Amino acid sequence: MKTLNFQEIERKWQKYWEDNQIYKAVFDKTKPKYYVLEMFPYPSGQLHMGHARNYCIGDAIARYYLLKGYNVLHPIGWDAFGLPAENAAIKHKIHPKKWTDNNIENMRKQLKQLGISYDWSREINTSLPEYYKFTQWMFLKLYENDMVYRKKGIVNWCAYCNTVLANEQVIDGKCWRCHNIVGKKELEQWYVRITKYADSLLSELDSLEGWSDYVKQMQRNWIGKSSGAKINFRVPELNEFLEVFTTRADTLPGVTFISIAPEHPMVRKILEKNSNPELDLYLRRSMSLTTTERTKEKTGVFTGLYAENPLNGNLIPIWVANYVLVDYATGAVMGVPAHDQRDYEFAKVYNLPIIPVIMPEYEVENAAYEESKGKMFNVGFVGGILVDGMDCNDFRKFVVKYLESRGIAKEDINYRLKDWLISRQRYWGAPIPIVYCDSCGVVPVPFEDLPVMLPDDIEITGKGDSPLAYSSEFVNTLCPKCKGKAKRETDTMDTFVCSSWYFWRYTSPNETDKPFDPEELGYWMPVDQYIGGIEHAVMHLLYSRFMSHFLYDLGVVPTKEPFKNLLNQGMVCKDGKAMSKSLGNIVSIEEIIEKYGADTGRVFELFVAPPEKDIEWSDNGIEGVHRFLNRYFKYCIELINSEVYNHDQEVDHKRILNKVYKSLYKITEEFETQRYHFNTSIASLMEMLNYLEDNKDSVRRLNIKHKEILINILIKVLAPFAPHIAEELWSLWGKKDSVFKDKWPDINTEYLVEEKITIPVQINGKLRGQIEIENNAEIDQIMDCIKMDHKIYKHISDKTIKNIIFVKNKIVNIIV
RNA sequence: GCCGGGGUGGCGGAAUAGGUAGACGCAGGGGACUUAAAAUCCCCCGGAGGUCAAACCUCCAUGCCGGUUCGAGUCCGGCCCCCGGCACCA
Repeated sequence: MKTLNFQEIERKWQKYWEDNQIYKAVFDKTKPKYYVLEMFPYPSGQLHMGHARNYCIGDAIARYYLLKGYNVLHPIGWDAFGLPAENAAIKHKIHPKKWTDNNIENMRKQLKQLGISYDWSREINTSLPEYYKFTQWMFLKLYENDMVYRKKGIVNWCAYCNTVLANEQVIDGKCWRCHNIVGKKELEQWYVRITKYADSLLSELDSLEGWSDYVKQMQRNWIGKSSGAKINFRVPELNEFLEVFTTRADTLPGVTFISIAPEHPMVRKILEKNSNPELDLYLRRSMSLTTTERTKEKTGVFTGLYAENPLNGNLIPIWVANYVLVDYATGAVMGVPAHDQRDYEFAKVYNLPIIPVIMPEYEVENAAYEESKGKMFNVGFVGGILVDGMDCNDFRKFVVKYLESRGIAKEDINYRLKDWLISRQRYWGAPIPIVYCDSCGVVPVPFEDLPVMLPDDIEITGKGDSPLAYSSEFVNTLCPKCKGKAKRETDTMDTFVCSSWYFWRYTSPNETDKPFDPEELGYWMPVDQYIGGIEHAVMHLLYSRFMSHFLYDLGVVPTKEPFKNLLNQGMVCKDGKAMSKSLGNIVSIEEIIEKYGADTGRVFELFVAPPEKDIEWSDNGIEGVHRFLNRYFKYCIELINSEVYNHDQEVDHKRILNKVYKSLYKITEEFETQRYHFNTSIASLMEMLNYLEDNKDSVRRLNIKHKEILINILIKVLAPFAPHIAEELWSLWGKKDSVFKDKWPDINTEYLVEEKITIPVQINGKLRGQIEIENNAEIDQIMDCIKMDHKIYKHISDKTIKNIIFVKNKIVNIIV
């Protein structure tokens, strides 16, 4: 038996696919479309088998839809701007562009070696002016609609990356990219008003049926909507109001103090009015601490001022407290120690009174009763109405209305989500198309002047301010409005801006005067299946959804939600950890291709577990898959070359075709239900092959028609997973065109029905045996068989049958 | 603490309109072929017990304890543990 040369076969078909442009997606309204997209990679240098999983999953789906006759759009590109290119520039004295382009070249070659079905004519690269011109276009659209603004404030600062970070990009206090602790800095920066779309982003999650609850929940958490009311407390000494936000207005009668954040503007006014060394010291101390240090335990200091409870005019002390966040809601909270655990802890530290106003429904000891359940007490009359005995939920509504009528409260909603900080003090990114003019102020660069080109001759030092600021040629420009002297913005955009719209660009990547062609966009969108890692559950997926909602409202894009179905694949681990270059536990693509071929590597990654689970790389496992593919190939060759017998010699062809059609059914279903558990699909291929090999004689005697059905299915069902082998078999079978130009086999339901089936027989719910009987047999017939079956019958022979439960073709349960 | 997902052989994992638990693969054991090895092929493989042995038979097994049901990995109630998200968000 000649051994298979996977590498040779793979090279041959990869060349064929490229020469014949098999995967080119051509806009054609008469055909149904299917858009499969894998999150595009950052060109870090090398792909390994950990990265490959994403592409293998997407490729199986793309190839299935090709075979189903869809017009498939399966593109790839490069998220090419970003920090590592600059770090490489500093370390190796190589220009970021050069470094990036080299990496892309290498990774492109690797993807081609894997044989992924990309339409390479649509390849994009976010670092090319042809692309970032439209990233700037996006910025201008936002600007035009007052969705982007400049603000001075405290920002997340990564000292290692020398740049600011958006909130989403700080994970557990660490930088999402370099994992170093993130600090604070006060800077004037550009923000996108994503919070304006908080409600839209939240409510549309419900429409995303093709997303996992898991990711949707993460987005809900991140947006963090909370409904309540703003309430004004008068501060007589300052003769002004202090506004607090609360979700529990019903606890207002129980307020015993007010806490404000150290950065709250009122603190400065208090200090201006009276000197307060204690307060001064406290402020200085909290400012010098990091967020984590600051929030270890509750501390605070009395300001010396009082506020009036709007319900009863009682004077309550105003404290500055470390547990109040300045950047959430009003930066001030009403302290209700009886019904809020945090306030309770604070009150305990400083001996503040605790006044319960809701009767707890169970015993509470050394803690606040936080439930929104129970009757009010201890309150008396509010607005002429007796509150005591009222349900706290009713009182909450009542009290807000009552205060609202007096103009001191208002229903309000707050979000955890913050505006998206998009300026970056880095070189390798899309320049922000803004000009500062002494006479006109902030002026956007006109659309027709795009792109604002990133200059090539920049020295990258990694010193911490924008490298572009050092290029006088870049900085000094003329004001688009008055033509006077002006300076350019020198920050570049967060790379998440580049990736928040790339999926639209693929639909018409060569447009030069607009980001995309509306016709093509209308045809291809939305992305039918998006595939990527869970790490982007909030960052990339939230930003992209935002851009989509925004542009949908402008009528620029055809769907509100860009990604109809989302699959988050798990990580590929080795030695228990995610494969990564820095950990030195990678399995390279080249190594796998050289040893086993791409098809083996691909099938292994699909077979070992369902796509959403993490998998552990296994050398033994891949050997097993390699053995299987070899057997499959050899079996098919033998079958193709086998002599065809006279049809009247055919025996039990139904049994053979039943097995094969069952496999086809199983595999088809896995795609159609979008479950994509390809591990079971491949298991059913293995089962089918085992069965065919065990029944060689029956297969040998198939007539020509049945043999052709068999070969056709064998090749097609393999094709989405091992495309090179499938192509080779197809051509060895004498077919001229690519197998992917052919059709996925129809399921012949006639063969799905088995003639004889095995029915389990239980006595009192315990399995006592099986009987083989024809399909759809009735209970009488089955009972006759049971009586002849000694093993089963002995359990009932000396007993009386009380009941028989019979589910046709499923089970018999005899109760004695 | 709140929210989401999950606990099945030595391992990865199958099986959900409740119906033969452990498909398929890996590892392991035995055998065939071979001078030998590799490759390939065949057989066994959850646990305990019965029989000299085998065929076979019995009992126990899907995190734990209950419940519903003729029948529960699957449904319900209560616990334990693991993974992930949010977390002094008022």
